Amino acid sequence: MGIIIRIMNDKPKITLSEVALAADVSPITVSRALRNPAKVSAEARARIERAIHELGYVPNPAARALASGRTDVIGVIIPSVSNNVFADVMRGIYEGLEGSSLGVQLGTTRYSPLTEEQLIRVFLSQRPAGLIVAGHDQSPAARALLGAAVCPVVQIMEVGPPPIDLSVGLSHFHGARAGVEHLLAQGYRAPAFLGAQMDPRSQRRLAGFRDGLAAAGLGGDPVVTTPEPSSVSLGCRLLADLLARRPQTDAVLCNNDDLAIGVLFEAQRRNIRVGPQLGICGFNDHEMMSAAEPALTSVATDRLSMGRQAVHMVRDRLTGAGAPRGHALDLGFRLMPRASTAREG
Amino acid sequence: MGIIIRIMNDKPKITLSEVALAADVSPITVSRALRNPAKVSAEARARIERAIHELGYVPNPAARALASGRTDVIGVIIPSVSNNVFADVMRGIYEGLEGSSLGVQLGTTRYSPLTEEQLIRVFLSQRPAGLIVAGHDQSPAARALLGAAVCPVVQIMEVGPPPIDLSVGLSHFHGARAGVEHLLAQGYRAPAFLGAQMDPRSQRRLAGFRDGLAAAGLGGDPVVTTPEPSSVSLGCRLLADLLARRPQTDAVLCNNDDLAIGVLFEAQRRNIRVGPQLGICGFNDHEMMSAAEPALTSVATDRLSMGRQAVHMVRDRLTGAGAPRGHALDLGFRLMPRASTAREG
DNA sequence: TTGACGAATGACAGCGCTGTCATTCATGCT
DNA sequence: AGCATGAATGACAGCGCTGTCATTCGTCAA
Repeated sequence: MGIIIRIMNDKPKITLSEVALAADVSPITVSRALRNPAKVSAEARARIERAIHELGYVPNPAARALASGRTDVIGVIIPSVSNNVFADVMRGIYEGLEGSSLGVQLGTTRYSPLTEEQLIRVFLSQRPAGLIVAGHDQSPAARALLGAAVCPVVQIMEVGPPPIDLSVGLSHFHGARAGVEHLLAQGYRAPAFLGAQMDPRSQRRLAGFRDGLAAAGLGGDPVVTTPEPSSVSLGCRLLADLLARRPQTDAVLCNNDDLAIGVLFEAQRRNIRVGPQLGICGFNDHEMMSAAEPALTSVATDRLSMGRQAVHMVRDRLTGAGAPRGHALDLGFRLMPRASTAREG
Repeated sequence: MGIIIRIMNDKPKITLSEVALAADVSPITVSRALRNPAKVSAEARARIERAIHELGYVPNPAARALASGRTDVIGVIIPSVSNNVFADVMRGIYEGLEGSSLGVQLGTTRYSPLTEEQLIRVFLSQRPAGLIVAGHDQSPAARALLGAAVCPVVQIMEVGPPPIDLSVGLSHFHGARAGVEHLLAQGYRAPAFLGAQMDPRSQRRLAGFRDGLAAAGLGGDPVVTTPEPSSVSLGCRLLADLLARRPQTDAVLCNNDDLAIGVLFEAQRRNIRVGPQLGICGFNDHEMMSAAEPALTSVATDRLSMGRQAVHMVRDRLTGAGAPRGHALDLGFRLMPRASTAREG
């Protein structure tokens, strides 16, 4: 069996030394031509490039990593891939990678701090080019690990306390507060909050909602949440719950757009006039919000740039020109008022 | 600078030999205990495990890869991460990975066959544990590379010609054909097709639509497509286009659910009664289709299992129990008739 | 002219692990 | 008792590349 495998593996696997031989230089020069072309004379470089092309040489990243003690991989640690928000962020991350030779290694914590800590430990042990982690609620041990990391560490999703190293995100608290303030400004008197998958970001949005209510002197705690993952049909159900419990509700701030769409459908089903009778405000401003009928108000966030910027923070550090430790980029949010929160219409 | 880095890197980086020392065995035995515990006596294994735990040893995958000529990484090659369908598939892939020590390396072709070929070449050169590629329209050179690969290769998304090695997917042609047949069976006389981002799968869905029309003796070519990426708002626009060009249209088969939702909203905006006046059928059956008002008919596909199954095909091969070369798994599809294609309602 | 200097290149060793083959030792059979 | 057998373990070398330091050579100021 060893023999069979050996034979099958015997396709022309070109090594650096073979390229060196063909280009009539030493292996180390080829290595340099690849890593740091400026340190190699133009003639040598030309010969090397030709040899690489002719032989179809592809570098072996494992050997590179072993010899140099570094990898060209950015570790990304998020709670879950089944969350639309993180899907958008991942998209941004992959976009940010374009034009670099970097790769990403993805780990999911499933909302467990212990798993997160283990992932951080494992990722760091592989000396990644950088680490991107979601949120800033890491366990003390995890924070210590990240603080001692020799690579750039970017905390994404939120702005808040000073970052361990770098961060890019937005204030979910203020985003939600802007949403509820908008509802109140539009004249709604009894707004409620609908939330699913109550991760730390959602919790802070809820806090922003409560803060906005309190600031307006409104009492009660008109909140319906569930730990279930968010979905459109869940939005339908949550609205049903809410109206059963608190019929006087005249507006809802949804933890995200999926729920808002669900609320819209459920309202249509019940012949509730969205806008005049029931205000709806989502969160994130997914593309479909503006296409809906009526168009749905939402708090726009830029998940795509979040991912992109995080990667670029790492890339900039790699080229030496990066932002200093402690730099936090606030991407902000933008309230997009639409027909779903217009009381006359 | 070398010194500084050296110092910073000097956190207790435990190697296999140190574990071996602590467990009073040779390094090779530790290696075996990790890779193939059955080959190590229970006592030795216990000591080794304790040492690993106490020292906090984390294996170095680069060294492992270099020494063994294999990696624990599955390469995944898809056209784009910005496509909802692939997002679902990726989710399935990550789910399929759970409980294994496998990782994934993702590459995107941006629908370029040349890029795809290069990616395949680069990925294969790293001796991945397996390769998952989207579709079966690879260039001849790419097919040759895949055919000669020493690792399992899974083509996902579609069933069709015999796979290079393994495949899991469904027939987009027949799925779309089932959709149009349903529309015709419901009594719609002038169905049209709306498509965006016309990748090979979309093309085959369109072919299925045309085939279904032809089989019913219906002529014309009521098709509106665009190469733009799909979105809800695009669905709105495409319906507007379609109605302008072909006012007699009484039903639409949408290339995917986003478009169908857009069509629904646009119809609502124009006070067209969805179902009686205009039938709508989507593709994929995203969760929101059943929550919509009216609920939307769709051709259900299981993107999640597709990803999961693909990974498991690789994993099974790794344990020796895998399906033989040529095995193709047809996940099928399921028409989900709902209110949006009920002519009386 | 001479020495100093920097650019270009090379020799060497080793990163941490595993494949291969060799060795040891207890077991069961004739 | 003697031998083959297989389980458990170990020695050795090397995977492909890069960090470090050394060497060569041409250039320029004194």
